[in-house]
Amino acid sequence: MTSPRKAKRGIPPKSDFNVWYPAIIEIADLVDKRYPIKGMDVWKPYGLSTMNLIDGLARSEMTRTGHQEYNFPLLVPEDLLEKENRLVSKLKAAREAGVDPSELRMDDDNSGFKKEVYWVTRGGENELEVPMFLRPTSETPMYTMFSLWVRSHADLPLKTFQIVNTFRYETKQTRSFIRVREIHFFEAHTVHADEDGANRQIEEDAEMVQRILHDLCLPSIVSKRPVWDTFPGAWFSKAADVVMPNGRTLQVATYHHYRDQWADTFDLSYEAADGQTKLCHQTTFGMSERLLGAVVGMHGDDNGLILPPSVAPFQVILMPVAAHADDSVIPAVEALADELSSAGIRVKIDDRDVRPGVKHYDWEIRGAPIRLELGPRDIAKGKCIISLRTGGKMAPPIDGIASTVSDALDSMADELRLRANRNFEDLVKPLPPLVGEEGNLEFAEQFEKGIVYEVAFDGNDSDAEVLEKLTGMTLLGDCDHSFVEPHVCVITGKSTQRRQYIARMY
RNA sequence: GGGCCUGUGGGUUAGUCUGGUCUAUGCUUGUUGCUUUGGGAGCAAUAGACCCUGGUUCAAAUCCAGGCAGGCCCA
Repeated sequence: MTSPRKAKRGIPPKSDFNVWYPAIIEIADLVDKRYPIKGMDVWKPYGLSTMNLIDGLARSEMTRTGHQEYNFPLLVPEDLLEKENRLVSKLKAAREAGVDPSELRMDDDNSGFKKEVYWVTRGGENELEVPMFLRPTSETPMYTMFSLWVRSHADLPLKTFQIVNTFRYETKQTRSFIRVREIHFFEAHTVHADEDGANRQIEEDAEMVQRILHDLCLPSIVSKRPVWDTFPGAWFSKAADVVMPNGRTLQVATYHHYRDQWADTFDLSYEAADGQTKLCHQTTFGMSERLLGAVVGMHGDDNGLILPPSVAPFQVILMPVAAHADDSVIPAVEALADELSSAGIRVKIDDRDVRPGVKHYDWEIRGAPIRLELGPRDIAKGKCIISLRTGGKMAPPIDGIASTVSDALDSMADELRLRANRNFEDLVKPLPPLVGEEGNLEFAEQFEKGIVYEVAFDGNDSDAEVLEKLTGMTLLGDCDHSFVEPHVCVITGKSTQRRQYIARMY
């Protein structure tokens, strides 16, 4: 009975996730993908409002932790990139020379970002003497300025962030919110007097990520990326990955500890209290519209989106019923809207002249957490009808509606967390043990596609390569929560508490 | 990185193989009017398309090449 209705809006079943995801973001009016450049979608008001609310979560974390918002230019002159590339090459060479070579995996060449950026080579009719590129991230422009701003230990720590668009010339397949060419990017950059200060920043970043993901009702895996997967400019990188319903992981946040490697290149030093000149230590913390991609992918269902109350543009949709027949309905709905708004709840009155069913379906598709109906019969009884997007209807009294609604929003967020955790548990399993000789290893049990595997792993780079080849998946790195009891490493057989996950990553 | 497939009104689709009957089909959506209105209303009228560039040909939605865009598979 339900299929003809769905067919009307053409929502594919969510079990077919790879079809459902691209369809739902357009049907729910988040973006229009028809703009004729690959990987560049038009943000529509509903999608943009949602993204702005997500940014709001990041901003309030930034404010809470004493970061200040900046806005750096979009264009970067080529010579600064060369500075960065030299740094990256130098670090890479050092790493190759200094570190145990078995922990390294070589890349063919190392031209840094050069290939992945958009270039601006002309101004009007003229060729530019120094070509410029669109920022793929903002280390280069920011650190150039930081070195002018930071002079004394009193200037530290410098905690900055910006929310801007960045550009990457993706040649692979793009996917809205997940892999795009114009990225809606959040980046925090900090400068500290010493390594310890940067360490504390990394801990603060970790906490902020968890608070934001809690608001978005998203469980995650936090791992320290393997050495061979770490951006060469970083001393180490940590990332939070969300397990999407198709079993792929989506990296939604990263934070890097740079130590003083960049400071050296960008001449970022300060005069300490004792008069000595010292190099700064730096960190970065990045997130993007992938957070929205994760929210859409994780919470939505066959009927459309489900937005967590924290980021739903409208938490309550008020639907006047039979207003054409009774003049008291509209004023009563407006009074309700005022009451809810003044309690800090985001509301919208849907007074379109369409049948009520249309309104219900529209807001169901767009994932509004609560729909509230009010008609003459309800007014007479002093009640209203509220329908929750996660399921269920109630008929609470109009009296005290603000607290009823805000309780309902809270319990809906809990329900979403519960569902997301269930998804996580369904899709994350221990890797079956390996049997056979080296070079001819096999899984003892059936190996499933679309599953993230938990694995005890204590091998080096080439062991990792064996494991990745065998599974066709990628190691996320050392998980923040190691095993309590020692486990046997799948490849080396050594006893270890190192817990890792191996997954197909987006 | 390698391979395969696709592109027709806002959406979806017929037609493409085998060039002419295409002045391009159906559904849906949009617009207008009337009747409706407590979970996707009905009737009537109306609007709207062959991805781009070039080639082959008397003739191209149809064949060829390139571009752009999208989808799928493998490393």
